[in-house]
Amino acid sequence: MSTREQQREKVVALLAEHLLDTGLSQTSLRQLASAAGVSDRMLLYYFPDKAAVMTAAIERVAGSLMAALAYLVPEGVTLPPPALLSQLATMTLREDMQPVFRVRVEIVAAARSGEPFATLAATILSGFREWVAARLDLPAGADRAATAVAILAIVDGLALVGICSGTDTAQGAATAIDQLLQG
Amino acid sequence: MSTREQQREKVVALLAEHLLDTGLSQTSLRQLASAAGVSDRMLLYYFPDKAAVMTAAIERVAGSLMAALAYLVPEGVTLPPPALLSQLATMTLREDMQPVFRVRVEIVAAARSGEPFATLAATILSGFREWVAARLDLPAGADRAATAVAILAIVDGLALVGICSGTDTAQGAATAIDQLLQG
DNA sequence: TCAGTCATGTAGCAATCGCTACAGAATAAC
DNA sequence: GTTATTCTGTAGCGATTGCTACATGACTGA
Repeated sequence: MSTREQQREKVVALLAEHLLDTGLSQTSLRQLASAAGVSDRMLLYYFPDKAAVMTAAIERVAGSLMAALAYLVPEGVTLPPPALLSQLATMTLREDMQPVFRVRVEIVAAARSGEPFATLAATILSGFREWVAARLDLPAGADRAATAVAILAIVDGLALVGICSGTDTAQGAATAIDQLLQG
Repeated sequence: MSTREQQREKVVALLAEHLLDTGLSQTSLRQLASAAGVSDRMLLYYFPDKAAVMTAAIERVAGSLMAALAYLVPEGVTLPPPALLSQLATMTLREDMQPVFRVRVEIVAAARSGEPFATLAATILSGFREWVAARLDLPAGADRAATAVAILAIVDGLALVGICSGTDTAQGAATAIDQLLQG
């Protein structure tokens, strides 16, 4: 593996950490370079332009989300919607996952500003939706895709509330949703 | 009313429209000034700094949200959670309200970058939550605040999904949530 | 009429943005 | 040992950012 490829790998890992720490608020080339321990000049040697840098770093973050999902409910296992939602909500509000969802919300918000965020937002949602759809235990005739998106929306909504009101409040909301679904 | 105050009023109205059109993606002083039909120099004559400009414009947008809510369920009327959520979800996905919620999501995402967005995000959520709490028809002993936040989270989640997947998808999710709550 | 506040345009500052030209160092190829 | 390729630092470009100094017109109260 060439030096260039090794450095790309190292840089992407550091940038993913940086995104989890600071979101999209510190993402000038010079700030990214500093977080990655290289010069801005070198960042643009490893990657063709800033969009490629951001794409690589965000895809790494998205990968950590998918890894957490894989651990949460293994492939092949299915759950009824309220149970799956409950599992996902718990994971979303876990301290180590909160940063991931904060970044996710920021990417969706940034989607309006164009590429690469529009594509990234759609891709992440798409992957997440397929994961949920594959793990839903549904009665015949139910709309699997729509139910999956519904669960996603609730999870994202909890994350969003967590951002501006704190985890405790979001935790209370998650409990309330559980009860609404049971009763 | 002084010229200055008249201009402030006119500028705020135009900027609110601008925000609904373009979100937070076109918000340099010069871009705002252009949208308001004045020079950037004058914007900073009407307002002390950029943060004050943004605050005024965003509060105007938030006002239009509260107005829509007042029309949706008048004061004094209460509904059980699933019914209230259904009403809110329908309103959220209405074509004329979609821009309002897009801006809301962007403000929450921007909260991490500091003021004035952090305060604005918290304030808007707070007003929205109180509105919901006051219109909830709940059994005795239920956690009113938590249930209100839960409904809010679902509404915001639908808006977020609408942003990256389109209104149709979000509409399907809203229907699925209705069914989860009924069945 | 004349001083004084209000209103507005012109011009530009220092900082930061993404990006690049250029040169030199290191390494590999033969 | 020479040549060619890969790597990396310095320096800076033109554009954009939030904001301001300065001057001048417009209106107002005495």
